[in-house]
Amino acid sequence: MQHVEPSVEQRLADEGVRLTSGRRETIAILAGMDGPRTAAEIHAATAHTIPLSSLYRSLSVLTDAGILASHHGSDGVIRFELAEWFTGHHHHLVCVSCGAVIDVTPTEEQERTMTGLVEDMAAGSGFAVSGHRFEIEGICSACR
Amino acid sequence: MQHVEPSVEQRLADEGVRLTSGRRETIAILAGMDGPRTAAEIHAATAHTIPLSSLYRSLSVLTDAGILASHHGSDGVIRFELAEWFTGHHHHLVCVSCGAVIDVTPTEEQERTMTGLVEDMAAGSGFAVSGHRFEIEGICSACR
DNA sequence: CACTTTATGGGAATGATTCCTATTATCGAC
DNA sequence: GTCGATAATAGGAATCATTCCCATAAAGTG
Repeated sequence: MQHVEPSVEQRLADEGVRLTSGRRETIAILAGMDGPRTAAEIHAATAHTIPLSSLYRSLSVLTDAGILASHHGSDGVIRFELAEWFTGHHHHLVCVSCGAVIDVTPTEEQERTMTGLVEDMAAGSGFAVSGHRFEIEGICSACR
Repeated sequence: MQHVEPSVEQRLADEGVRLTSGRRETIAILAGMDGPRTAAEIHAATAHTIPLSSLYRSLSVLTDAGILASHHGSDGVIRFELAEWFTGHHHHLVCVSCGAVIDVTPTEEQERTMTGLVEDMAAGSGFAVSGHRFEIEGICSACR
């Protein structure tokens, strides 16, 4: 059976979510990736041992439990990765050609700058700001 | 028949795209909005006079022609708005509760700061950067 | 006005995601 | 370790936004 960090086990237990073998495997696969992956990609990485319906449900549960984070890509497909408390805060480089996504971690100063921008720009909008999403678009080396 | 800017007519003519009454109406509706709208919302705004299949096709053609810009929301639905050469460069405030989106225009200085961040963060990634997307997430006044 | 090309309508097809239900696995208590 | 209550799985059906198809209609050209 796959190994997962004790902190993940702890968090799942706190949320009353069971850690089944399929979920272990899903988490382990995402832990080995350098960016978000679609349900279909995860499904392929398991050699199709987990049915898509179960996989989607697990991804949803794990996201609700705060273990995973989900992102809607410009190709309309949802991608999942480990949550930021696990991977560290980061943003994404998105390939506008194939939809692939890789993580980019900002320096502290870059992040401070960005947070400042968020507050400036949302001032007076009536929104209660809860976060920000910053994506850099381009063409990845594989598509060039 | 609806009025559209001569610059739009010109651009469509240059692209060899016909400006039909349905397209005029679609553009006029989006011109009256303060942020991107879904196909279903546009459809409703026309009192369902344009069939969804035609509307989707027009939205696609107008986006390819550079008249509109499309965005995939966190609810998995595509929203359209007038392109930036028409509305000016801007970013989005997104309601994480209902998915609504409104435009926010950065000051020149804010935009300069952001462009600098993009270049710093993408350096050494192998990506050919073509743009950026910055979304501020929060809860809109209607959902609070 | 006749012609060529592009757009429309509307219904069927697609594909990611969600839902449903009987069966099975997990976890805590004994 | 075993038992039982509860949550999870499998997998097939259902959903829903979006796309495709093609016969008909409208637009622009001369």
